[in-house]
Amino acid sequence: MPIDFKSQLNPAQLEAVMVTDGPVLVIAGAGSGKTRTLVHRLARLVSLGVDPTSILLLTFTRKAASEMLSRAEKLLGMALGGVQGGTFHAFSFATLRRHPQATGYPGTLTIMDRGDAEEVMGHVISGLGAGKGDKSFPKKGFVLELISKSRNKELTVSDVLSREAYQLLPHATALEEIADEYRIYKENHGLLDYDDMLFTLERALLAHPDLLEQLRARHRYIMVDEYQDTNLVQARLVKLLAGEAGNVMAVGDDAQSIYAFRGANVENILSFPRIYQGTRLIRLEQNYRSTQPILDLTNAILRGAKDRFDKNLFSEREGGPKPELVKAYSDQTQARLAVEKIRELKRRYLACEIAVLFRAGYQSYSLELALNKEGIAFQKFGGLRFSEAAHVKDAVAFLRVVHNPRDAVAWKRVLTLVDKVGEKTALKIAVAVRDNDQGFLAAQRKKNPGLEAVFAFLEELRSEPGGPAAMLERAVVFYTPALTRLHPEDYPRRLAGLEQLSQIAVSYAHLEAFLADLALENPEEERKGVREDAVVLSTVHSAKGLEWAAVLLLDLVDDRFPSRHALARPEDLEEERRLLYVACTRAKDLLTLYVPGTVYNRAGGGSQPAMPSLFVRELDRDLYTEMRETFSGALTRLGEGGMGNGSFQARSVDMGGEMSGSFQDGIGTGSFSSARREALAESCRSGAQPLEPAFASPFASSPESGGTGGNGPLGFCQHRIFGRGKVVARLGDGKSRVNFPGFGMKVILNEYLEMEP
DNA sequence: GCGCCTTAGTTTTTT
DNA sequence: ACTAAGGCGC
Repeated sequence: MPIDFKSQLNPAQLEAVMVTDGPVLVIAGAGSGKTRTLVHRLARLVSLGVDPTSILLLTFTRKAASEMLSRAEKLLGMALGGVQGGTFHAFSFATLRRHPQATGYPGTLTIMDRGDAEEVMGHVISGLGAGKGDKSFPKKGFVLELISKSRNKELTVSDVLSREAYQLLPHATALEEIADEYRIYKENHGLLDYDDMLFTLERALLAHPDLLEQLRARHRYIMVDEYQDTNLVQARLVKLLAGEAGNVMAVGDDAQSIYAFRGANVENILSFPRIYQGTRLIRLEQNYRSTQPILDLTNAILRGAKDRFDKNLFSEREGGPKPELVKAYSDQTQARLAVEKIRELKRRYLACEIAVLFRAGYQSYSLELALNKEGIAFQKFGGLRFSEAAHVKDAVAFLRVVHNPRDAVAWKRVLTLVDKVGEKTALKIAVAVRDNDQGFLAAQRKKNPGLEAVFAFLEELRSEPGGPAAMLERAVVFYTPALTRLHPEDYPRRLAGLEQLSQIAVSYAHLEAFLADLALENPEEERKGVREDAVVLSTVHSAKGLEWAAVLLLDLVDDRFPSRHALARPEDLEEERRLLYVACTRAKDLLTLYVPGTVYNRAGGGSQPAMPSLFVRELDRDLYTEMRETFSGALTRLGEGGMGNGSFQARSVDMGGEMSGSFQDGIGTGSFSSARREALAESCRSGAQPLEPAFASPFASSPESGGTGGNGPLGFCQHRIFGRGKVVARLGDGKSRVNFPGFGMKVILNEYLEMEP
């Protein structure tokens, strides 16, 4: 039965679906049915008889691609297995893998994630002796970002520096040299970073016209989602692939550009009609997602933008409450208030219809603890990746050296697990492997039984590899003793994580694909999908393109949202504004913004007063309902014309002693033991002092300070709560610094310590 | 020279 | 928690 597109789409959406030939640019406002349009167009192409394998769907995440495919399949009632879909990076690598001769690289290739690239960069910098002893010299992470930005924006390193960090211009020459060395190192070791994938594909297409023709013939219809977040090389790749036919549809929203920091170029979307002659421009402006009060707020956020966005979303969803602005005493009580809100919302909505969003991954830590304590399930997106954990990288490194023996980063991980082998030895061995220096290798194996064991294991793994899952399981078995030694406190948890990874690996037939996906996607995220019973926690970046009935947005204070790093440059601040716009437009029915009066900083000495976000300060009071936490922890609603924004005073009432302690300890899961809970409660009653920077916990210092301190022996001690620990320093003030296995460094009053004889 | 431990100083977003 | 740098011992 033919699909009745006309009844399911509005006129603009319908136009986008019906025009299947030639270039089309769809400017799609937030919530304007962009995905719906793409899905229907996909279905229509196939219903017209287009071979699914000739459709290429480039999206921001693979999750987005697979969601579109499954929705289109539902619509069509048939499978769309052949449609190519995924990120530019994944598509690029998959294409390169199919045409290894075109890459220009000899041998196998390994994709580096951020951590791997930092490793290489550290090696390159120290190898050149760059900035040695110079505190003003940028750190490897910064250098990596700088070089990546220069490649993505296609500017010289010096140009990037003069725009974004002119104080580093004196180092420009050294940094250019580092960039060269970094490139050479990667080439010599068969390593590709994220940027290389795109540029290598472009080079391959330009150098091999036959390959280009083949790909053009294959990908007759191209659709690109989130086009505003593409960079220059991505736009050129699309142009190359689209060819003369130009059957390309780009979908995007200039107001939602949030990836300029990694080189995305909003100009791409604006210049699309110029680059593709005869572009049909279609605007989707009606919002089907949010209620009008929510849109009033998001429109206001955009109105403050420096760049003009010719956009004013309107909705037919007239009703609904205004967004709420909740002023909490601290970020700790914010977490408690958010949990209460979630509990209330869960009575009306499925948990998966509720999302808590934040600017940076770490901003949800205290909320995660609170949710754990309440037994509320959640799924977190964004922030640290599972595959970036040290134990995962260690275990996977065994597979990597088997796949690509030139992968020096993986060799270093594998070999430094062996006692007495450090970076230098590991790299020497990696070089010997690459140059097939059997003599050196034999001598090393003879000298160190640990090395002998590793090599024997790797030979075994190489000779009878089996699938990725089988290989990983064997690697985990081999790695377990080292894991136990390295992480005596929590190796069971890490082992369980590796077991999970083996489960993920089962679905891969080829090692190379498994390793690539590990670097390109978050396999855990892909696998878990959406759980109905779990509230969603996500960074705003990872929330892009998604929607929820209720959205809670945390930490709307200067330095956090907008991020501290963005305050220096107007362009960065504008991106933060668009980020806030993206965050708020995720909400369908309810939107709650949290403004804590104080925020806790690990580095900056405990809790400090915070200023409501400048984006909040500039909002008209009529756009939201303001609620304020009272001393009892309840919320009161401020009457209209009551105290306005300016009167909000940051309060330093520390109601979060308990949370501070648990946050500090960094124990992510499980509940507190009753002994610990008692101690925490006690410390709250006794009015524990705010914490010492970096180390303190609520019960580390107490009001009465006994002892004169500064002396006393080092050695092992017992503590009522933390158990056995090692005294590493006597600090004076009657305090000592003690390292407790599993709890980390603490500053503790001597009177709470019992020294072991 | 090299491995390994200690100590001091920091956390943005993602492929 | 995680990195970089400095110190110690082989």
